[in-house]
Amino acid sequence: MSTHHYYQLQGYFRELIELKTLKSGSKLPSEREIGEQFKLTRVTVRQALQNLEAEGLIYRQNRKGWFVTPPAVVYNPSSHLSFNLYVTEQGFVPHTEKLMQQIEPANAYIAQLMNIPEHAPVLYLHRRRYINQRPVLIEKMYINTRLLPGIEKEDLTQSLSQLLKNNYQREYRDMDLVFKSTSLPSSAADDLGISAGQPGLHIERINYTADKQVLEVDYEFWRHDAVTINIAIRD
Amino acid sequence: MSTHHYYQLQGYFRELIELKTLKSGSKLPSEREIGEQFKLTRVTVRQALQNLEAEGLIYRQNRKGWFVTPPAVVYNPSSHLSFNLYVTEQGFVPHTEKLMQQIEPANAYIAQLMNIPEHAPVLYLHRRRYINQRPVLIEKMYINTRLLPGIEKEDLTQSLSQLLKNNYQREYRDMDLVFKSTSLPSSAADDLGISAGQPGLHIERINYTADKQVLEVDYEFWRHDAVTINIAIRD
DNA sequence: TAACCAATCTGGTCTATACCAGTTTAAATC
DNA sequence: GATTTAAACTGGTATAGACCAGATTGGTTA
Repeated sequence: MSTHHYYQLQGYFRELIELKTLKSGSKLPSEREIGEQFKLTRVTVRQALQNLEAEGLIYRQNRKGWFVTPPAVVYNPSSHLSFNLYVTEQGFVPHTEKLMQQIEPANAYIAQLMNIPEHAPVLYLHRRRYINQRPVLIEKMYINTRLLPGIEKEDLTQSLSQLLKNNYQREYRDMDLVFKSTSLPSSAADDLGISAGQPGLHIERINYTADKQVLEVDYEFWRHDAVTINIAIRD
Repeated sequence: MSTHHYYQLQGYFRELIELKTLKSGSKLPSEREIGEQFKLTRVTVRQALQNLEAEGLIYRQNRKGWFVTPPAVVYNPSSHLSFNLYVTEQGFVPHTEKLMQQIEPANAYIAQLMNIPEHAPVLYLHRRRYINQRPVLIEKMYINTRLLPGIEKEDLTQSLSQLLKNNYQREYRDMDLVFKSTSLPSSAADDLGISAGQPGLHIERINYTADKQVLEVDYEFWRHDAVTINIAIRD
């Protein structure tokens, strides 16, 4: 319990982080250095670090080191604010990168949702989004090109909600959301530079137009420590 | 990557679970047995098991063994269904245990929310909830006794929404929700029989009456593999 | 039959060590 | 000064072994 070595080490770093002796984003000493300082093996040090990672206090970059987790951004789906907007409003710097884009035939699930024939073309978009230089979110989405003709020719690193508003006079309205706390699939983990198996937050979102048509189906994989979900339910 | 021993072992068990050769709730061989069978050390075996745990496929019971995770229950806060109801509807067996109950003075945050003087009495209730015998959820809540006089004398293992409806002609309506994927605090982990540091889902909920008064402030800690959140946003 | 107890089994924690694969750094070279 | 290259450093993976504490089991005793 409280006397275990890894537990004490967790407490040590937790305090340093809470007192801001270790500041947000700063690097921890290497696992070997910590082990030397506390006369512990790397196995024990890593157990403590992994627990702090699960707590969301620190995170790692592959073969670079361990870092203090920056504050999480608050994501409020019902506000209908774009990623860029709510991240900026909370004092962070957003950035979006397009990893892949292609027109592809809709699978059965997507086709049914969008009320289009199976194999009808939809736009697949794969993006990585950053907060303060840190990759926090992988997005894979299917966009209903029937409702948004020519959208594949636009700059798809920008905010989609802006694009919809400006070019198509459409806005996000109703949405269905599914949240699941689980480890990141290896493809998403790779894209985020995380070792596979790290905990993450999976969000599946279906966006509807004002007239109840499916505009977009979105699969998001967040670093678990990067986001807090905030929802108000009003009947 | 894919050639790593732990990774292959994960694949092995993932397949057994998906094919239902290993059935929901059943026990895996002991870490030592697995190690012997695959000529791996316990460290490696444990890494694979811990990854599968993060994935939500298996879970452990302290010093008892590893078990296949049962299907997650879907929790839809906007449906206003009670725990007992939605768990039952999905074919599981719910059970609630009261761990602690006491009248205590409201702290500043609670008092402000409930619009009562600081230190005014509120009912603190601490419960553990089970799905099919498995503890999945720790609830700590503060109940506004001004709106619900005498509630502390009722049977508080039952559904609160039922109690409110039957005895007070009140119903849950609006609510504010905050979700965060993080490791369970040690108190909650102990209550769930989980080793501290395991990932979990933390939900903070504020329940309002129809006339916008705060009925209850609720802190929930879920096993991360036991629940999926489902929300429909309709403006 | 019921209660107890000891052996055994389980995961939990920990030491010591090794090699690998990317990253960073600093020296050597152009 | 800019570029290349090699050494040093980082976390990632893995072996081998040890002891602990709670859970289970089966036999012994009352």
